[in-house]
Amino acid sequence: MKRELSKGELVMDKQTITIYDVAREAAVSMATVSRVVNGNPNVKPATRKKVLEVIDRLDYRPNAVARGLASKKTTTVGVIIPDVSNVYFSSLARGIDDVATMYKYNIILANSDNNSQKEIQVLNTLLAKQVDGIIYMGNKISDELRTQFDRSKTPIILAGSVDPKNEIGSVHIDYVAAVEEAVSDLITHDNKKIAFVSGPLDEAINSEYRLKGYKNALAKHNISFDEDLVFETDYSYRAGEILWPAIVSVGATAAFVGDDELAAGVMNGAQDAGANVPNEFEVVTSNNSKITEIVRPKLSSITQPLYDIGAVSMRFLTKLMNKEEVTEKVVELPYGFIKRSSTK
Amino acid sequence: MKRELSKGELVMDKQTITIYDVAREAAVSMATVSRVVNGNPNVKPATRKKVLEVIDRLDYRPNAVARGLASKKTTTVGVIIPDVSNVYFSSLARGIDDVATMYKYNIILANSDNNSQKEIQVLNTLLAKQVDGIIYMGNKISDELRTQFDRSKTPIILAGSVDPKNEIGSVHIDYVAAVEEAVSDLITHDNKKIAFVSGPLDEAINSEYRLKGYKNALAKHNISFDEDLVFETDYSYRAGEILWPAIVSVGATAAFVGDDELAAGVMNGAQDAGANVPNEFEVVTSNNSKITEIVRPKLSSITQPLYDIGAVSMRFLTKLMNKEEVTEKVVELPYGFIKRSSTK
DNA sequence: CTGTTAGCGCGTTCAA
DNA sequence: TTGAACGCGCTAACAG
Repeated sequence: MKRELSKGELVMDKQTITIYDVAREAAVSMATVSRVVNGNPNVKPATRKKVLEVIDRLDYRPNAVARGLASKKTTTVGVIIPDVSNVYFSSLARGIDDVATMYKYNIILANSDNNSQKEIQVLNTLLAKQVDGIIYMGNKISDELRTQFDRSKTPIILAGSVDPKNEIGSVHIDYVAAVEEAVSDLITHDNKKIAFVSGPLDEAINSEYRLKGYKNALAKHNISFDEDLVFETDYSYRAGEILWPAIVSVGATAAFVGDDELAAGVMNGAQDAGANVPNEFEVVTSNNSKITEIVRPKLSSITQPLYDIGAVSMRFLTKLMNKEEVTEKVVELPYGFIKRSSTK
Repeated sequence: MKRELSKGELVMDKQTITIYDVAREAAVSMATVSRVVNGNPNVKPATRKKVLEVIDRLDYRPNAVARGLASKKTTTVGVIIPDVSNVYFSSLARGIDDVATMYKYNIILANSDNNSQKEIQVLNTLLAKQVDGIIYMGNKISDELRTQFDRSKTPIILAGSVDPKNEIGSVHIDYVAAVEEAVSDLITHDNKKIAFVSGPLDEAINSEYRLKGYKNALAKHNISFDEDLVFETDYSYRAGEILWPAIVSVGATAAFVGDDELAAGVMNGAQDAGANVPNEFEVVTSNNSKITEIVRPKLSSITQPLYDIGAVSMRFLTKLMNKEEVTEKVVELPYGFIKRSSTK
């Protein structure tokens, strides 16, 4: 019962078993093979069994590329991420991949460094690869990127990121309310001067959401906003570590920080300079990532379901790809606040 | 100068500009368009210019799927990773992606949870998608996985992982020597009982490499190996945190730990129980990830170029995919040791 | 229930 | 330097 060689094998390329080989060997047409492979019910059990047997024997594996070309579906989604090695984003990515797997999708992961040039670059190669959908993580959607998004018919959703213009579907928490709550807590502890430490203010999430929550809290407690208490820096541990002198100079007795590593830096910087946390200086952070529990004292933090944000984003995307109706364009997941030892 | 609609547009699908549209509009054959797209020099400058102009005007973007089918190259590589949200692996992944991008490849990222069933599952879908190569990260290569690897003609290399059988190409540091050095340092500080804390011992990297380095160090200093000082656990912070009582009970005065989060847990567990680090208890860890500098005291650690390991792996893979000759099957990158405050 | 026949969009000989 | 024609492996009507 020897089978003939397919042309691919003659040239000794990647020895490749095609649907034809299976069809011939099972003495049916390739259409039938295709049917059993795709679980089409219109196949007599007997022939299905026969085909499956051959598939198994020949170790046939459908070529997803050919399938993609013919069906116009690749079952892969593109994921644009600022930096995988950042826990915040990688946590989202994990949620995305798990749900993707659940729905038989794969993800193409592409780092953008939050750089709009790279983002556009990446978006284009993703579209060229015919991904069925895209998940974007990033903090500032440049006009050009937005234009590309619009022009593309490929479904896109934002994970853990906001679109201030509210045009693109997204999944995240209510940043304004969360920050307001965290800062209010600080105010309750009798802090009058609370530093607002965040990443770049040209990112909507900082300038339009977190800062707003901060101001809301102040307003609610009749504290006037002081520009000098706003510290714009970047998201690194080091950036926080060296911030202490500046914080001291404006007399802040507490800080709300928009990123965990940054917060760890701020706190360690304070402590290394002899300040007692939380007695002399309180710190509250935003993402409740692992390091909040690793540092001493442990950091009080806004909590948000990172993994879930990723997971829900992907689930959302499957609906779009499936052309299902979606009621809401933006999904807000619940946030929380956990008090640890960096606050009174 | 209006152009006709391609069939795709008639059905109002993803409006898709094909190479034919460009050819017609530029009044050349598709072969020519293909040539200019692929940088084939055999095209008269004038026609090249004309074609490029049309490509730009029509915003033509080559369909990578069709290209993949025709050329049998997808310019994407599969990356099997235990867990992206783990900094160790995500750092490798970052290096991989950067080099991949550099060489015009994209990566399909798939989490395996170090679960051999998932690994095989994932490997198969990766191969089905016709990836040009695969980078595998993981600590135990099951026999079945190894069989699949062998059977596949697709190049594979291990990043930051070892193949005790030395059959598969890999990139990593000299774990044995690195651990030996770290443990020797501990011995120099007059520690007689040094705990060896690691992840699962059914992972070759722990049982055959790190443990060997540990034993080497002991032997070199005439200290006999004591089974009771070996602590097998999992890679979490929590696992380390609760280990202290057990460590105390065997009288260890120092510990070598195979993972940073685990080490942070061990150290914090000790301190929370009142032990002074490093005076009463020293800790040394293995990966020099960010948290080694965030905890207090900062953790002394073996250093290894995580990003580079990923980067070099990908570079290595490009050579294999390119069928270039490679001299060495295993690439050992330099490791180091950085003394911080968790050791004397 | 099954087979035939077209493409999917592009790379690639082979002639011209 | 260019074009015609075939094929990559598979899905999707359309017949039967």
